[in-house]
Amino acid sequence: MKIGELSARTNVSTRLLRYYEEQGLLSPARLANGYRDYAECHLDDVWQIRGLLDSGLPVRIIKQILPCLDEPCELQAAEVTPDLLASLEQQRALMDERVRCLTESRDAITAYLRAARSRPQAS
Amino acid sequence: MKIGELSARTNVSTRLLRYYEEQGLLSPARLANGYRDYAECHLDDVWQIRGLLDSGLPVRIIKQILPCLDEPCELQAAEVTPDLLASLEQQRALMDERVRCLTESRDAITAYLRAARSRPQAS
DNA sequence: TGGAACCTTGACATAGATGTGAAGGCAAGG
DNA sequence: CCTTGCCTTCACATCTATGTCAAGGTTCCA
Repeated sequence: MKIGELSARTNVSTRLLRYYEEQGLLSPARLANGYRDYAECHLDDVWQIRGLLDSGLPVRIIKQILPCLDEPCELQAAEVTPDLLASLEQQRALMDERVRCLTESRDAITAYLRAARSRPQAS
Repeated sequence: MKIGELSARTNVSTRLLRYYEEQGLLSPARLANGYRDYAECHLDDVWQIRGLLDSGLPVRIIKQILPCLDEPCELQAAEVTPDLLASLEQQRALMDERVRCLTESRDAITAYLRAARSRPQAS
């Protein structure tokens, strides 16, 4: 699919899709005329990228993580270095911490909302 | 406690602590001489702020959320507007989404690490 | 009395990361 | 042809910081 269609289906601007490619997050094939040619799996990639960026992960980390998410894991044993594994381990720990923090805050908001709604507006 | 001590205990620079105050995230009392006077609960506030910022929430949202987290909920019924409740509801939904995305990715990384370690380095 | 270490406000510059706008040109298709 | 979509590229905007300077007040200890 071309960039316009991917943009429409993901609700991510064409500008941003090109930016992600420039950052090394997406690598669509090219048609003979130079147009980007995205595969179906790039839809998931875009969702992942958006989700992780919104969750505070920087591009360079997402670049490391993305390949672990959609490929059969076998495909790239060649590039698995101890450094990469250590980095992934560290990122996983940070993600744990974020999940904890977000979950706590979310639950506190839930409790707050329940309390606020369970009684009529004071004042 | 004064700003230097808070900085030492949270590992957040005094510069940044003043910045957070300027942004409306912290409101320490003042001593007679004008020095900031932080309470113990501000330690938690600083951790929360760091955690939420690192999780991708912008300052203006954290400003809304913080009061829900550490106060007895009773204290501020006066300022509870329908707009605020709606905004909190929306933020909670976004946080849910982030928790979901982070959890999924984290688990995928865990699986990837296990797979990568369970067999000797190919290549 | 005099430093030394801490604090104050204010300002200005800088930086990296993420994202957007707009110009100018090529390609596709009615 | 002419519109629409895609191409590249440069420039700009925003947010979250961080460094640094100025010019000064406060605390405490020697």
